[in-house]
Amino acid sequence: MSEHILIAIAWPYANAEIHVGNITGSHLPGDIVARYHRLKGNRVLVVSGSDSHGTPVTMSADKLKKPVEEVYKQYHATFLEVFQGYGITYDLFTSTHTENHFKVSQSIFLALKENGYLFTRVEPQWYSPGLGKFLPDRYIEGTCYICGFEGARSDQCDKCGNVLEPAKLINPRSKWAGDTSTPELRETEHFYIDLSKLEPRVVEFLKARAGHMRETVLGESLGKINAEGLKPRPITRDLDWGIPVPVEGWAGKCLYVWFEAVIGYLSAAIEWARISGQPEAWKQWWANPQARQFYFIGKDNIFFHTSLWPAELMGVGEKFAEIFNGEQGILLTLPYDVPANQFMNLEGQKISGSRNWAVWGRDALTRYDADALRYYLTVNMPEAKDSDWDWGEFIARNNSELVATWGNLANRVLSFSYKHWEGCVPPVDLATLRDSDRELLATIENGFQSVGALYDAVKLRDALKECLRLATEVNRYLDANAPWTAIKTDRESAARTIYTALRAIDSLKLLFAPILPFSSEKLHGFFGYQTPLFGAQYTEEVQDSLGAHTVLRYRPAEAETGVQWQPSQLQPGARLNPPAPLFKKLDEKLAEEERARLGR
RNA sequence: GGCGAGGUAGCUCAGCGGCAGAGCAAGCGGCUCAUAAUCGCUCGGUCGUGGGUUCAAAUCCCACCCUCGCCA
Repeated sequence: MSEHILIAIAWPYANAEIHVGNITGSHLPGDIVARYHRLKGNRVLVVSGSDSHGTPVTMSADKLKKPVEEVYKQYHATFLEVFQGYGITYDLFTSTHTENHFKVSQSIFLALKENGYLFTRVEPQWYSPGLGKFLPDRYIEGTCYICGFEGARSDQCDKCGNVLEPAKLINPRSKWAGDTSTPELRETEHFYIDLSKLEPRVVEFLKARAGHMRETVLGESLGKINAEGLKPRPITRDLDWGIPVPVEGWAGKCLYVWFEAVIGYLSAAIEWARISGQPEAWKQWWANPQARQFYFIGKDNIFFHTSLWPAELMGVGEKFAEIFNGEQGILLTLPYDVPANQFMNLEGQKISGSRNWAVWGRDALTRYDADALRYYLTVNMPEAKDSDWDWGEFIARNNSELVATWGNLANRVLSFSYKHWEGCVPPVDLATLRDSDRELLATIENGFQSVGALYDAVKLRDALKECLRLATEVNRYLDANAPWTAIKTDRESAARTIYTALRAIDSLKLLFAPILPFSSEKLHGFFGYQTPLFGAQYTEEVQDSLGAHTVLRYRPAEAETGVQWQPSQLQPGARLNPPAPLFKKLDEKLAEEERARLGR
């Protein structure tokens, strides 16, 4: 029975390039789980896109003195390059600035409104006379009227911790680039979503998933709701770049980016279905209670995905589809798991793009292979707590684990077989395999259950460690059977050993494949298979009333329609292709070179 | 400040009531098919600090310190 699996990955703000922290935080784990499920023969849909709205993007554009549209497209293009280079196989990586996303978001808004979950409220907001527009609170700074701290936020002082009344803030200043005017408070009206009405259902939703969600995720959501409750939250802002509020008389106001960006998971699925020529297909992941949805995000985003997004989905009920395309009886599927990661630091310090304290995705690819990077980013993935990218460790682990344990295993056995059996798998009679041969194969083949369960539970570090442990088992088996000695006196014995090891490696290739797709594909080729394990990525231009946008897509391999996640049935005597090392050993001196690039 | 997560071997981390574990690094030995790769053995820890509960605490409770995130 094949399952429907939605892999939803955080939408990066299109105002900076993607660095290794972003990759290990969400894109890579999402891709690994996606590839695992594709190998299992499940129906997988991987979606995300550039968050082209939002204040950070507008701010960058102001700084660069360029139109927002140009800035978001420029970074969007770099994202597509990174994802192709690292093999992050999005079925659709689009953008929030599309006609479709506008329509879906506005439909969600209207559905919540009709269902009675929205209300309006007039409130004072900071306004910049110089810029002629309202500013988000985070761009206002002033002196705390309680403790005198000069870097206080408008609503709270980070020094003394007191909640502040914005009107009393001393000497308010705008942090917006180039704005020297003094901000003032002005009244403005906004829509709020009344989350308190949805709180019982959100709590119930989280409790139902407590068995498989991470502690960090549950603590951050269920724990907080229990302690503080869900409060109403504004969902519109005074902005000129974004999705217009679809209500008469609300010109000049847009949907708040946190409310709108998460809707992308739904709108991207709808866009994917449409441009794939099967416009109803999105419902297999979105109107199907059996579908499992995984959301790959960073810890800063947990609340939005475990509480707000489910609340939006519950709140719209069947009304969304009625408004969106007039369909009745469509209930949207709720998230299954939100395997949020912690953060990755760099050489002991926080990653900071502006200080160039970062390992940039595109740049790293010019010097290292994607699988070497994927290996280190998985073995060091911040699943339970923050982790640290250390260049010395990257090289050490590449050399002593990836190259030595796994790459060398494949190379030593393939080379030995190729050399002694004229480029073929030894032609053994399977009935003559010894107990020790069968035991090894049973150990490795058990990995399809044990490693598979770890991928399914999104315990990717553990999955990789288990793969490596199994590779070590094959190395030990070789050591015990020493085919290089046997070949001189007992060719049949050496043939059985090499056949067994080859077959084990052929299985291991699949166990490693979700994490190391490029080298597994290469190894697959060395074994002489004709059809690839995975499909291909490509880009495409999509036109709509907002203009053109380039999307990244994935064309699955033919083999992905079947179940590839099963033990090797390697044929004795099968023809091999000439083997070559799978990975490169790295010079230890590179660590210093790389460190010298940081912070410049 | 409130809330959440983390603080365990030189490094990276697992364990979360029952004799402190793994990988890497370091030291010793075996092997020579393989990218000087591999296999075995050894060394290595006041489990952040201070109290408490228990026959038994890294694990449960309380307080404190440090790091990170959120403040919806």
